[in-house]
Amino acid sequence: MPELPEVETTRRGILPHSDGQSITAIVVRDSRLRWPVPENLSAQFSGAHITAVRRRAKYLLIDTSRGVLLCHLGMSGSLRVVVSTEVPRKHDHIDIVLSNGKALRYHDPRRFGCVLPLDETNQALLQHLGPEPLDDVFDGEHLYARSRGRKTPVKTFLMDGRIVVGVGNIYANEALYAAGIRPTRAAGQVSLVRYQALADAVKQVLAKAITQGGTTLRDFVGGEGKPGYFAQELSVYGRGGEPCRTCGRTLFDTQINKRATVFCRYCQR
DNA sequence: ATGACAACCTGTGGGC
DNA sequence: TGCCCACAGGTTGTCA
Repeated sequence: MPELPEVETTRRGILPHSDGQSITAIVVRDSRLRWPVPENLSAQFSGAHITAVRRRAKYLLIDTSRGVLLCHLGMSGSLRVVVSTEVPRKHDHIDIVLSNGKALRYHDPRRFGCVLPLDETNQALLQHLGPEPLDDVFDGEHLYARSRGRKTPVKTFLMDGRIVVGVGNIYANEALYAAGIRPTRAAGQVSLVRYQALADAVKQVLAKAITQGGTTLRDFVGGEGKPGYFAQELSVYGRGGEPCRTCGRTLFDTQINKRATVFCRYCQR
């Protein structure tokens, strides 16, 4: 589930507990993630000093003196701080054990995520990624320029990580509503002015979600185990059939490329 | 290059 | 209570 705000919430949650610590071991209970967790992961990182915890797109990057640990939460993952002696629960696949007696516990029922050392075999994952949505280089002109001639729905275009990273299904729905753009519209048929509104909406909705600790739909918890509170702010996602908060008409529920899509047929054109 | 879709996997909720 | 189906926050790879 985690989109950019949830990953950023996780980063901020684990940072105070992990920055400046060293890794004493990495305990792998189940290595069957999206890509198998390497056998030698613990050997590589045991004794490593953590120097930073960064985020790029929806990847968490743990910088250490022995290299970078790359972590993705997939659809159902979480990474939270626990006391290392706490009994692991189902789907608690990995513990990154720290020198302060705590551990970063990776939990992921669907196992779509990954925990890997960043090396030459997988660094391609970070190449070809578009700009960060909260960076200044991401703006309406960027969206406009990249979308000319594209027939794909603007929602699909907005969720393409090569165009801009971190905008997943929830926030794509929300940003398009805020900008008054119908998600089904061809990306190449949206004007510069409207893309400027969209870029602003993306920044605003993501920034607000980060301040709320992300969106918890089922069981997302941030680095300190707390749920996010943005769900109550959602205008359209999960509200199909309910009244539009702007005009009161019934929100239309559909699918675009198999992804739940909700919009107001009156407010979004 | 583009766009549509299947695949990866488990859990949950609705309908009957 | 149980069974079956549809669906769920992401990304990659394949195919036409």
